[in-house]
Amino acid sequence: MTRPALNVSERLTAPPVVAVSTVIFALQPPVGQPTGADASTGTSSLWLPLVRRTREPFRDAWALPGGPLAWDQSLDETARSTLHAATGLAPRYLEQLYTFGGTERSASDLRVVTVAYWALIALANRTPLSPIENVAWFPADSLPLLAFDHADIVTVAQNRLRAKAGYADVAVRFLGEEFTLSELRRVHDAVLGTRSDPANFRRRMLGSGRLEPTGATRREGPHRPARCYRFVEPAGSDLLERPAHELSDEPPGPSPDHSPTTDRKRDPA
Amino acid sequence: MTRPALNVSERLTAPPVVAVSTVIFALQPPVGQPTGADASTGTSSLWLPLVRRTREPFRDAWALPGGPLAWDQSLDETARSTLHAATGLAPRYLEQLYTFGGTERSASDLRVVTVAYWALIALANRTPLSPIENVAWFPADSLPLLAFDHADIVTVAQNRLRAKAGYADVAVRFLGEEFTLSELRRVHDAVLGTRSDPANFRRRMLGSGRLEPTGATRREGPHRPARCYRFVEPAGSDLLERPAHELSDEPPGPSPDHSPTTDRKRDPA
DNA sequence: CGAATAGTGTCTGTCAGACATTATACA
DNA sequence: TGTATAATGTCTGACAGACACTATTCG
Repeated sequence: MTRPALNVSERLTAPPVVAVSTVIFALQPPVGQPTGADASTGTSSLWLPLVRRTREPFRDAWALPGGPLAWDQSLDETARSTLHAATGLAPRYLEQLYTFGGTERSASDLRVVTVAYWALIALANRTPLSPIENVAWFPADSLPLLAFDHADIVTVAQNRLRAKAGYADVAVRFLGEEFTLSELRRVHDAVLGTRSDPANFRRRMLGSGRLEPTGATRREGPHRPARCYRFVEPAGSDLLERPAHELSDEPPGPSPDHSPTTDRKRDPA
Repeated sequence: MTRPALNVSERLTAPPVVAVSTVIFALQPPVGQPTGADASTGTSSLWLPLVRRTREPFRDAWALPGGPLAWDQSLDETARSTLHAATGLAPRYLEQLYTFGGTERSASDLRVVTVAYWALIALANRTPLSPIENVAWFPADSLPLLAFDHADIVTVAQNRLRAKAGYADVAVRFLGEEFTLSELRRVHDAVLGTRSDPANFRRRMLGSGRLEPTGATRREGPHRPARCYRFVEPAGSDLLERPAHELSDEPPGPSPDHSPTTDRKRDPA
């Protein structure tokens, strides 16, 4: 895990260090954060935890949670363990994002290759997160100056999050096992910064075949209670045994102009 | 670039080596390959170059072109230079794919983290590629057994290629600057393994606003000549100055059920 | 002229957004 | 009863696939 001390010219030509950094998204931070954001606009917003650096370079600057790749851990494992160290939580979603390996990345003379991950965590239980040393939560749209090129990494992560929210079940990861369509819609809108029509959102979600009513209902105001749903894998997807990245990372998308096997269905009879 | 020789236990705990491997796709390989695929079905198909290993582990097995990350090269640069070494060509498209860093990846005891790329190259000029030592082209759907986990990497790359072909300008990269709609459609279908309706494909492509007629036409058979087009960035995209991965890697996709700023357009007058 | 592809027009089914309407809870 | 949201239904416009039809070139 340690390597012998090197002088400057040795560091410059030494093999690069591999590190893992993770952009961790959550909706609505735990209570009482010393950040100056709107705490009561009603719409929830994206927040993420940062770690204050205690060493040069960029000492005292904020940085993404992360750390070096240990020789006996996979990249995913490293992301999970550093995530846990920074938040005390396990992610409900974790995906590799991009690997940054430019030669000009670091202010130091030690070459670092950073494998970036992004993660979603649920803050359903309002346990205010055991306050962890040197960790603070910030709204994703007003971050402090970040160390290294971590601001770029956050930008890429936010783009990925928004893109995936459009077609994947990403929004579900912010919620508990059971949720109402309104809750799901609010998450969806918070991530994308939009305001969907409740009726159309309902129709689309139910029509997607990925939601299943649990039978439970939830009362939350002076109005009719809402049915609860859970997320289910669409029928047939269990045939494929997908190891995270093995299958397409991409959406079904605007389907190409063909039926998969045959065109021209009508017989020219 | 070199590191001192280590014994086995030292290798096990040494910092991981960073390597770059690239899946290079082309349509229709150069002439006369000793591979047993259908060479005359009329539909072009995807091929990719592999390199025969000359060292253990996996000596004599086929592997993706690639090599170690040099201390003075970025990941992209390394991908490009190893790609050039294997094909003698420059890619028309190059994108980082995924980083593989499991602890069980290699049969050797030296931990390797591989940053995988995928690339597209055009073989418009039928120059049969200066035959390069230990390099051969294979049809993407009938590859030999590959070293390491390179078969997984190819699978991921093919999924990404197919997914991107659905919405991005990927198909264009296989062609020259100027092309007819039929050529574009054939590429599109070869990548996706489909047969599109020419009329609908034309309408969709022209409607996308990303094609611009060059004025030229091309005669290629006993029929009306075809107009030529070039690919253009859609209007307004030049405002954004996008450095490859900074912006969304994802499709516009099935747009969320909202107009970006306001819902409910009709006035209840 | 016949064959073959380039290119156009049209019909139809699907689906998303807009929005009216009914249902049900609480104060 | 008033209000707020849940849930359903309907209309419309956009768009993709199917496919008939016209245009143009070569042999």
